[in-house]
Amino acid sequence: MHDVGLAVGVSAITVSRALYSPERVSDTLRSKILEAVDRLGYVPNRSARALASARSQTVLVLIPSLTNTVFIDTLAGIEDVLRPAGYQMLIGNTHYSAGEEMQLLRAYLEHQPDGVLVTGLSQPPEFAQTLERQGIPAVYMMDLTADGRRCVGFSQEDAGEAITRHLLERGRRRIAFMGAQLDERVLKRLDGYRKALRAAGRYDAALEDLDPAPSTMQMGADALTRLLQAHPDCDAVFCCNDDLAIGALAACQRLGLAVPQRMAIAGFNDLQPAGWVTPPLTTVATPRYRIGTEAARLLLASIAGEADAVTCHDLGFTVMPRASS
Amino acid sequence: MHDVGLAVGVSAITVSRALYSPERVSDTLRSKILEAVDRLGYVPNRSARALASARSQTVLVLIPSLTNTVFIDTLAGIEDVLRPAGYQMLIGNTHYSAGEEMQLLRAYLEHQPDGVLVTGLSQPPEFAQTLERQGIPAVYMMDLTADGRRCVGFSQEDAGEAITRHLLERGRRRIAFMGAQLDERVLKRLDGYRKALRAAGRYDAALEDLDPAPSTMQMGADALTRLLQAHPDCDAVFCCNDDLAIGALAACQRLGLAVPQRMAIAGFNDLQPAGWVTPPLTTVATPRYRIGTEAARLLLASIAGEADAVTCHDLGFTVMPRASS
DNA sequence: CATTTTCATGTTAGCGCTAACATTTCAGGT
DNA sequence: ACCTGAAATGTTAGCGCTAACATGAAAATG
Repeated sequence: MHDVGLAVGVSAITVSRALYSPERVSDTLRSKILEAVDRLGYVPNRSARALASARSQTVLVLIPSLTNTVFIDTLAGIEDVLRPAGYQMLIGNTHYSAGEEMQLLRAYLEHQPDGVLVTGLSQPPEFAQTLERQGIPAVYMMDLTADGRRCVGFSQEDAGEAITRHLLERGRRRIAFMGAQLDERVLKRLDGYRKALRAAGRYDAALEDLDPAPSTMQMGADALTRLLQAHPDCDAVFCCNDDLAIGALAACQRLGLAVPQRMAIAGFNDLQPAGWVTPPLTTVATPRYRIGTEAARLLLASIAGEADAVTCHDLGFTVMPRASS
Repeated sequence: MHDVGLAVGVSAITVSRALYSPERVSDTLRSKILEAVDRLGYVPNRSARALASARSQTVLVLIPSLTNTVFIDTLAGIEDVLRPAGYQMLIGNTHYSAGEEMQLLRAYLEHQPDGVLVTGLSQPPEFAQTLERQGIPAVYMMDLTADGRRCVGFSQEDAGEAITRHLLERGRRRIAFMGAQLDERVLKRLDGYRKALRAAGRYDAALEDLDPAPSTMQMGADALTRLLQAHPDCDAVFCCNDDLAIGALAACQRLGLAVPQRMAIAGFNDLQPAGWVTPPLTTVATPRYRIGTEAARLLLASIAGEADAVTCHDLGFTVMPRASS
C-alpha cells in the first residue's frame, strides 16, 4: 500500500481510502491510484485489514454435508446474498456430527467471522454460549424454534405430518416410515408421521425402519424389501428423503409390486430426480434456496446491528402429490 | 494471549509456543497453559497469526459448480487430506466462467493462500502469471497437460474416445453426441468422440447436439426427442454426463423406444443414480475422490518446497458397460 | 568445580493495515 | 484581503501475533 502510494505521490492511508472508502478521495486522485494498483499488481492483505479494522467481512457457514443437494442449494442462496454484500463464506462441513460441529466452530472462530449460519437447532448449549461470549450473531437454518434464536426454515414436524396425512387421504392403512441418518430433522419428520398416524388410530411402531447410517438408494431398496418381508400388509411408506424413496421405488419394480396400486411411496425434499423417476415421486418440496437467501439477509441485518422485529421466518413447504401415491 | 500468559505467570510468546510449537515448552508448563486457554475461552486470532508469520495455512480451491456431484466428491477428497494437515479450505465457485474465476482468484488472493487448487487447464495466461508473481504454487485438477504445470486427473479425450468405441463395438452405427455446458472437459470428450467415429468412418457432424446451457435431465430428454426427429436412424447416443443420459433414457421410455435394443445410451461420471435407473446406465467411472486427495497431496508437497519428480498424475478412468448399451 | 552445551523462557520489533485525530487546501462569503 | 467551514489528505499509534535474537537455568563434560 505504501509502494502504491509512493508511485502516485500520496500516503498509504489515501490508497486505503481509494480502495475502501472511495467517497473520501477526490475522483482524479482515486483513478490515478486505482491505475497504479492495477499496474503494480498490488493485492491487499486481508489479514492485516481484518486485524486493523476488527472486521473480517467473513461469515461462517456450518452445514452437515456437502454431498446432500439440500444443503448445496441452501449454500447457493447464501452465496447469492453474501457475495454482493462483500462478504466471504467460510464453509464448514460438520458431517452430521455435533462434536465436529463444535470443533469446527472453534477452529473457524479463529477467523473472527462477523456472523455464523448454522444448520439445525440442536447444538449443545456450549455452542450458543461460545458465540455469545464472542458477540457473534448467528442464524439457524432449516427448522423453527420459539426460544428466541434467529431462525429461517419450516416446521419439519408439520411437513412429516402433512405428507403422512396425504397418504392416509389416499386410502392407505398400513403406512411405514423409513429413516436414515437420523439427524434432528429426520426425527422431527418422524414425530410428524407418528402424530398423523396416532390421530388416525393407525400408528404401529413396528412399521418404523430406522438406520443411523447415511442414506443411499441402496439402503432404501434394502429397507423396503425387509419391510415387506416382515409386514406383507404394508401398503405405503414415507421415506425421510428422496434418495431412500427412489431406492424403494426401484426395489418395488424389482419385486414386481405395482406402484402406487400395491404400494404407495413418498419422499422428502423434491430433488430433481423425484420428478423424473417412473412413476414420478410424491414428495414434499422444501424452500432450500430461499432459506439460504433469507438466512443470509437476516444475518447481515444482525451484523449491522438492526434489531429485527421478526426473529423466526417460516418459509413453509409444499406437499407434491404425484403418481407414486 | 497476553492475558492467558498473565493467568499462568508467563509471557505471551510462551503461550504462543505452547499452542503451536509444543516441543519448545516444558510439559508441566504447557498443560497449565492449555488449561488456562480453555478456562478463559481464549480463541487465537488467525489474522494476526497469518500477518506475523507470513503463512496463512489456507488453500484456495476453485471449482466450477457446487451443484455438480463430480466436484463435491473431489472436494471431499481435498478436505480429507488438507484438514489433517492443519490447512483450511477457501472454496471459490467459478460458475464455469473464466471471468469469474479470475475475479475470484483476485478476491481470494487477499487471504494470502499458501496454495491453489484449480479445476481444468484453460485459464487465461494472466491466471498463471498472477500466481507466479505471488509465488503461490498451484495444482490443476481433472485433466492432464504436458506443459509442465502440476496436474492430477485423467485424459478427458481418451475417455470420450473409449466410451464411443464401446458403442461401436456393440454394433452401433449412427452414434450421436449430446453435450451441455460445453466447458473444456465436455469439449475434450467431444474430441474423443469425433476421433473414435472418424477412425471408424462413421462421423457425422449433424449428430452432435451441443447446448451451452447447464445440463439438466429435462435438457437430456428434449435433446433426445429432437435428435430422433431429425435423425430417425440414430441408434446410440453418448451423453457428456449422467444427468443428460438419464433424461434421455426417460425420453426413450416415454417415446416407447426400447433401450438398448432400439437405442443405446451412454453417460459419463458414473454417479450414484447411473446404477439405479432401469436399465442401468453404461457410463465412464471417473476417480473424482482420488483426484482430490492426490491433488491436495501434490499441493502440500509443493508448498513444502519439495521438488516433485512427477508433475502430472494420470489416475485413469473405467468404462462401465451396463444394460443401457 | 569451572566450562560448555542444551533447553526453557523472555524481549524487542515489526508484519500490513486502519481508527482517530491532525493538518492542509480550497470554495464561498464578507 | 480576510475568515469560515467543509473536503481532502496526512500522522501517529496500535490491532494480536511471531521471528529473531537474548538471557538464564539446568544438565553434561572434562
